[in-house]
Amino acid sequence: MLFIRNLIFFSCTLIRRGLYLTGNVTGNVTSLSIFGVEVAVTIKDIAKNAGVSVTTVSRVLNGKPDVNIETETRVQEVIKNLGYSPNSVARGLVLRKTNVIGFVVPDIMNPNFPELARGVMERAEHYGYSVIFVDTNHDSKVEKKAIKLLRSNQVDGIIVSFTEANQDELVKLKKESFPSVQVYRKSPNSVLSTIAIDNVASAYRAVKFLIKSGHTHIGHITTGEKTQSGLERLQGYKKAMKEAGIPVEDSWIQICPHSAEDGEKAADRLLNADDRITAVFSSHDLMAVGVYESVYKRGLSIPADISVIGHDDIGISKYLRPKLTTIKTFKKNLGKAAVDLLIEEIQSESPMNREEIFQTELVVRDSTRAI
Amino acid sequence: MLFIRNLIFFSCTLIRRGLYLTGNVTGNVTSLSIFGVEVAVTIKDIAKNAGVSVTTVSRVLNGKPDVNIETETRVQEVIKNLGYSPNSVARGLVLRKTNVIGFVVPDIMNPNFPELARGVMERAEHYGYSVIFVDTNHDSKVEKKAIKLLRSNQVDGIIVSFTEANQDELVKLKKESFPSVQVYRKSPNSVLSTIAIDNVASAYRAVKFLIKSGHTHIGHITTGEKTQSGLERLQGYKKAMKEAGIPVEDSWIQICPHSAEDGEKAADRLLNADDRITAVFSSHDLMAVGVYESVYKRGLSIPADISVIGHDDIGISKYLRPKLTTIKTFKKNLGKAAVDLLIEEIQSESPMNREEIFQTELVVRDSTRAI
DNA sequence: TTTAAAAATGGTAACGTTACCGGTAACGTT
DNA sequence: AACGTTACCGGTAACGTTACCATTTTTAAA
Repeated sequence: MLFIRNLIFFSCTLIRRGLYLTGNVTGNVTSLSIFGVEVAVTIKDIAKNAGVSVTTVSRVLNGKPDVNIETETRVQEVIKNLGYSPNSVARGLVLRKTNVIGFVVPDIMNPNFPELARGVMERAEHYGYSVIFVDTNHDSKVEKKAIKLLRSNQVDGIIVSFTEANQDELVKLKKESFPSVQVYRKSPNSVLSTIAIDNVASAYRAVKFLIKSGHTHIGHITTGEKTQSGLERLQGYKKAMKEAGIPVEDSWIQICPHSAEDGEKAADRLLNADDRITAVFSSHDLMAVGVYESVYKRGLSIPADISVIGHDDIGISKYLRPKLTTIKTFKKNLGKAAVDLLIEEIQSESPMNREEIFQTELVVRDSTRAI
Repeated sequence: MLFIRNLIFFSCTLIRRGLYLTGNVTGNVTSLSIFGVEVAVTIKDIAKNAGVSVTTVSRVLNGKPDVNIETETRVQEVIKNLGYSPNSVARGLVLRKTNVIGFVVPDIMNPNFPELARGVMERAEHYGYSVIFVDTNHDSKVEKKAIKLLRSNQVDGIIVSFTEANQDELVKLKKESFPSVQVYRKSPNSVLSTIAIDNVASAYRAVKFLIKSGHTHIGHITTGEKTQSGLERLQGYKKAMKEAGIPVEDSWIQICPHSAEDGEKAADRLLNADDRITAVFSSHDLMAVGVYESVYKRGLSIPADISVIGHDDIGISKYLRPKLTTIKTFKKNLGKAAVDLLIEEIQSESPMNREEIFQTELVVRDSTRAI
């Protein structure tokens, strides 16, 4: 009975695969065409052609001990000849580990993210991980779906960078102790391990610099309390002003979305409301670009009439005229650190809750001057 | 015998899973903790709790016929209660289809790519695909590795955008008729389906515009023949000049790598070599930024002394002072089209070799003037 | 020489899912 | 009453790999 079954199975195999070892297969092929059908070469094919068991092949594949040196070379040769490449999906199924991580970004076209992404990819590659990107376009519905999709894809961990803290999702990840770290953006009471920058200190430094340069009437263009970074940078602004004993008027703080056009409108409002303003701190470089437009529009010049300082040091900043003074954030390093932390979470059984805060750097260029 | 095996199996199951249906499990959990060990909930759990076979669960999962309406709702309910989410890896193994595609970019920090990536992701999401990114950092070794990794990950198709045509790899993909399309960059004799722009026509239009504006001494900053796009844009430049009967002097064509700094150096060489130059066509906006620097450095102004036209219309271009006249490419659409084509390749059995050429658009801003 | 230990190898269940085939029950139709 | 249909449903092999044993062979020790 068993014998018959095996016989049938064997003949099936013959039909499916064709006679193996049909002449010398040279060059790299990762699939064989038999009766016109493409069939991927598997570990079984290697085993048969090398005259060993699949177990042995698996052993050499994973560099495990207990395999004779000459059988190993034989197997390696067959692998090379047939151009075999292990099926990560099958491996992932038994190992419960895919070596893939997910990276959820709110907007890849935001100038901050490509660099962050570069850091993530470089580091992931270093650890032997692939990374699936999801761009949520700031949509919290999509964020939710993204997490679901990623988990369905059995990623080993997730790096998120949600716009507004999509708290529920993060809490859920935490509760199930699914390896995940939050990067760049910080949620109010960070439930997840976080890699971020010290926005308060950073903004404080920017404003302090303006104050030291003799400015007192300093406006602030901000994304407001909708984003954590906006909120914190606003705090930094207020802190510096308070410390210097400068009372902040309501009109000095203008809220707008995150784009150059919106920044321009906000600067319009700011400059219209109070013509004593001599300096503007924009919480993002992109909005600072809008400030430039607004200033030029009314025939004023930078920094002669208005000093402008931004935040983030995006690629374009040093090419603006005048070159934008700003706060540099080390985005690539943030991305790398996020991966480091995530890998650590994946490897350690017990979930951790670490927080790494990166320092930033004031880059003085030509858009600010002392008065 | 069979009976005993089943019994053993059953008790094993009990040990592994614990008694199922232990009270009401409510809320969304995607894993169960039993004896302190996290166990993912599988289709089997759903089957048991719903009192049906795994086949039936699979049927409702995939919206297949032959399942009674009320058993379906029952199964759906259990799925919801246990927060079950199908394991794509297991599914991928049997279906030989992962619903993941790979996207190989040479440099995510090149301002052209985020938009391209956005298009790719949006469209992929629309088709229910996830996308794995690989940044090769212009390294052809890494490109090779990337393809290997992606294929090992069993992606259903690959979108490549190699710097210099890594011909071998592309040919290999083609030969194995692995679904793949090349985007943005075109290889000389395109072996793969390609989504690209008409660089020759595009550059021709830029230069023609300059000529029509009265310029005759027109320099060209180019990435040279190392990149296909550079080569083609150079051809467009030559074609326009020839057509206008303007002899091109050697020094008018300056080759440099792809960056603002390098563009500046190239512009230095160009302007030093021939002070009759009144206009410069830069094959990339980023290099045009360098041209700005070079021009300003020598106390000249744009466009009064030198007209500058770029190519690509990257995000920063419209914020430069003066705003850069350039050729706009529809990167997001290119990305989308690439996915469309790839999906088509994946679905059709026979490999195709299509080529889609996108038109570009002249955007006249403030960096050019008629003389 | 015998025996124990170590090295090398193989067989097979399992990972979670779907495809395929087979079976039962209910319901007309002749 | 016998006979298709149809609607539902279940059992199980298979996907390609690794883990876990069992087994054989070689080597070293007694």
